[in-house]
This record gives sequence, C-alpha cells and structure tokens, in this order.
Amino acid sequence: MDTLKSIIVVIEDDPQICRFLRTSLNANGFSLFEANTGEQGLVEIATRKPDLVILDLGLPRLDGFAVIHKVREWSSVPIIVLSARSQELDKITALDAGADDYLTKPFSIGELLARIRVSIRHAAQFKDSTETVFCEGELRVDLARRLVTVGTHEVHLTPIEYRLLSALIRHAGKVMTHRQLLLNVWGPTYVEHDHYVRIYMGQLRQKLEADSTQPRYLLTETGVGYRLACSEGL
Amino acid sequence: MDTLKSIIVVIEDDPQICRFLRTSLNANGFSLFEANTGEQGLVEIATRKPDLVILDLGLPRLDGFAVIHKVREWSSVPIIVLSARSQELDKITALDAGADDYLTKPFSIGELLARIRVSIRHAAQFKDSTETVFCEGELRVDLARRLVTVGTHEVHLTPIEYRLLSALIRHAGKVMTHRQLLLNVWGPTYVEHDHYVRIYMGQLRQKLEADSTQPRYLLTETGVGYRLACSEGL
DNA sequence: AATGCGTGTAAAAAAGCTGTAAAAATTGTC
DNA sequence: GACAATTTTTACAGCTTTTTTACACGCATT
Repeated sequence: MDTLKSIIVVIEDDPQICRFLRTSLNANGFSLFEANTGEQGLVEIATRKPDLVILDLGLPRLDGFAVIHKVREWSSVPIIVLSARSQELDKITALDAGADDYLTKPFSIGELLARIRVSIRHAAQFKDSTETVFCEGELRVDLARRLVTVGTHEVHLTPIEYRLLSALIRHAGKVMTHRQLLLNVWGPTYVEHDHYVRIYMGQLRQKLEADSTQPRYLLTETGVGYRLACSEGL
Repeated sequence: MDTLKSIIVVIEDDPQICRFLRTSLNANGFSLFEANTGEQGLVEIATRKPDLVILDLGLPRLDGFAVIHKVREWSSVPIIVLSARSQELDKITALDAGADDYLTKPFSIGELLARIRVSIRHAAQFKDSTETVFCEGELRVDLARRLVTVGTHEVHLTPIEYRLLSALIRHAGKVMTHRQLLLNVWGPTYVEHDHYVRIYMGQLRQKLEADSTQPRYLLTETGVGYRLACSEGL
C-alpha cells in the first residue's frame, strides 16, 4: 500500500473546489475519493482507509468539527482543514479537536501540496517508527514492500489479513483487544463483530505458523484479545 | 506525564517579536530559550533538547532554510517557521526542507499556541509509552504489554486475575479492602461477594508465589483486605 | 471442647469465548 | 457479464474462565 499512490478522501460540498482539487491532486499522483456530506465522509474514511483527509469546515448537516471528533475516536489519519472562515477561533477549535493543519480559502495549490507532504511525512514517521522490517523467528514482514516470508517461503496475504498483521506489528509484544483490532482493520462500524477477528486470526495462523494449533507468533489472550510475540526488550 | 513544562527554543533576531513570544509563551506554561542567530540556535537545540523549535526565516548569516536542513540531519524535533514573507515558494521550500508548520507575520498568538499544541501532540505520539513496569523481587509486571513474569518464567493470568493484580499494583504497599477490590475488579454490583476475592487471591498466589502458604508478595491483612508488598520508597 | 468468624483450597456446573469449516455474498478484473 | 479472489455469514465442537458449592483450617472466645 505504501508503494502505491497515496489515497486522499476529500469531504467538500462546493463542486467547484471539488473539481479543482480533483484535477490538481490527481495530477500530483494521489488517488482521490470524494464525499459531499459529513456522514458520507465518515463512511469513505472507514472504507477507503486513506493516507490523508481534506475536510471543508462549512458542511451542511454534520459539520466539520463533528467530523473531526468522530474520526479521532478511532483513527489518527492526518486531517487538513479547508475553510472560508479565517477567524482565529475556528482555527484553534479545529486544531485542538484533532486537525493537523488549517488552510484559509483562497489557498494556493502549491502550499496545499506542500502541507499534504508534511502530513504524510508525519504519518509515515509514526508508521515505521519501530523499523520497516519486523522479524521474529522464521517470520519476516517487510512493511515497506508489503512482503511476508516464513523462512525462505513467501506468503500471500489478502488485504484484511495483511492489515490485521500490520496492526499487531505496530503494537508488537502488547496485547490488542478485539475492539482495537476491529477499529484498526475494519473501521468503527464493525466493533461488534468479534467473530471476524477470530476467523482471520485463524487464517493468518494457517499461513504463518508451523503448527496452527500451537501458535508461536500469534498468541491468544483469552477474554482480552491477541498479541504478536516479540522477543525484543524483555 | 505532562507535569514538566515543555521546552521551546526560539530562533529570532527581531527583539520585539522575541519579547512578545517570551511573555506569551511563558504565560502559557512553556520554558523558553532564545537564540538570535542560526548558529546559536543550532547550539541551543543541541544542548536544550527542546520539545519544539520556533524559527524565523529571515535570519542574518546562516539563514532559516539552512537551519532547518542542519537540524534535520540529526533531530526530528518539531519546527514551526515564522516569516514576514508570504510568498508561496518560501512556504513550500521551508515545509519540504523539514519544517512542520509555517505562519506568516503578523500571526495571532492564539493560532500560534494551537499550532504548537498540534506539533507537540504529534511528537508525543511518536515517543514510546511511559515506564509502566512494576518490579518486586522475582515478580515483574509490564502493564503496557500485559506481561507477567516470575524470574525468567512467563505467567499466564486470566482477565480477572490480571485486573486484581493491576488494582493491587496501582496501590502497591497500601492495603486494599475487599470492598475496594470488588469495586475495582468486578464492579459495583458485586460488593457483597467477599468470597470471590479470596478465591482469586489464592489463584494468584498459586501462580506467583514460590510458597503460596507463606506469601511474599500478596499479603493478607486479616479483617481488612490485602496488600501488595512494595520495597520501593513511597 | 465447642462455637463463630475470617480465611484458604478444591472441584463441580454454568457461562462465555475460541477455532475451524464451509456456504453465501460481495468485490474487483478482464 | 463471467470469473476468480476475497469478505461476510452461518454453524458447531471444544476449550477456558467464571461462578457456584462444599468443606477444612486456625484462632479467639465461651
């Protein structure tokens, strides 16, 4: 996913600005998904798992501040706010609610692109803060290349399997609750579906463990969640 | 914990803005260190290890862009750029060089503070979680990883066993009454079931103590409750 | 010595959680 | 529009944990 284009969700109701962003950002190698309302925006963020969100503060119905709060309940995706309002209070409120940057219309596309790069740089730093390659026993996961190997054998993972494994690696050694995993992998509307985690954990074990009935990497913490074994830092 | 003040290095040659920042930021609980040139700024950053840097782009001698590049060779401390220049190219150059934000003078102090909070929030996310390991004799509990070891041996605890031990650790050295423990572990509807505490305390002793009939860690305070031994000074 | 109280063990029954398989629905691709 | 891959739904067997139940111990008081 890192070698591919960065994915951006744009939440904006003004069709003119939408068109402007679409052409500018596509020309600069981003994949865009658009939403015209706050609700739709939340759905897009949950399903597309974007690398960045561009949010207009002046939305009908569910307003921009509410969107920021909702997203921050489960995701740390960078959010850049666009607004016609240049009042100090709007800026402060949005930034303190969890937005990462705030641009006042009219803005220049060059500056927007530069600020997008800053935000994505931040997120990347957080991602591979540990390292881009996770190793534990025979298991090796190259997060930059999206490559998983057991011993010398390369293993193919489906998108969800890979996201699940990534989430565990980001918290290697720590227990992740079912809820945390569901939020991270499936999004906030799935927090009830504990079964999914079990099913996919089983599939990961089939693919990664020598003996899936006696796992060495993907450990169950009954009643709590799962943990990826991590010999470092004991 | 955020009990300590955040440290900010300000690199700025205009004495008027210096004074303005000094009063505003001190009033908001930051420790300030000032530098009037780029070289001096680099020294301050290296020695003070600040949580944030505020940098004026229009410096004499070593200019702002050069400072950003130099700092980014070895540090990822957040840098907020101030500038009288509002040209798009300056912004883009500074941001792409590694700055985290860019404000054009004149700026409002409220917005600056909000953007400082954003940057420090980012940096905090990057830092690893706090020291959360309880140690006493052979017993070791890593609260962040939910990992319990006795000597070299890892011990598996059920959810309730772990919650009980956590509650005792949070009050290490002090007596906790049956009532307190029941409230903490089982919730307010279970306050009558004194028995549960005894049963689970017994199970914890079986798992953690060398001789469960003569406990070293999980001590009974007859008629009152239980206490976790704690040799460290309070 | 017997009683009552607080305490510690053990082992059942009940409740809840986990792992697997496989069918049905969905998605993406040509 | 058909095909392959993947995700979601469904069902069930097996296991772990919690709760319930029963009983033994020590110790101070009667």
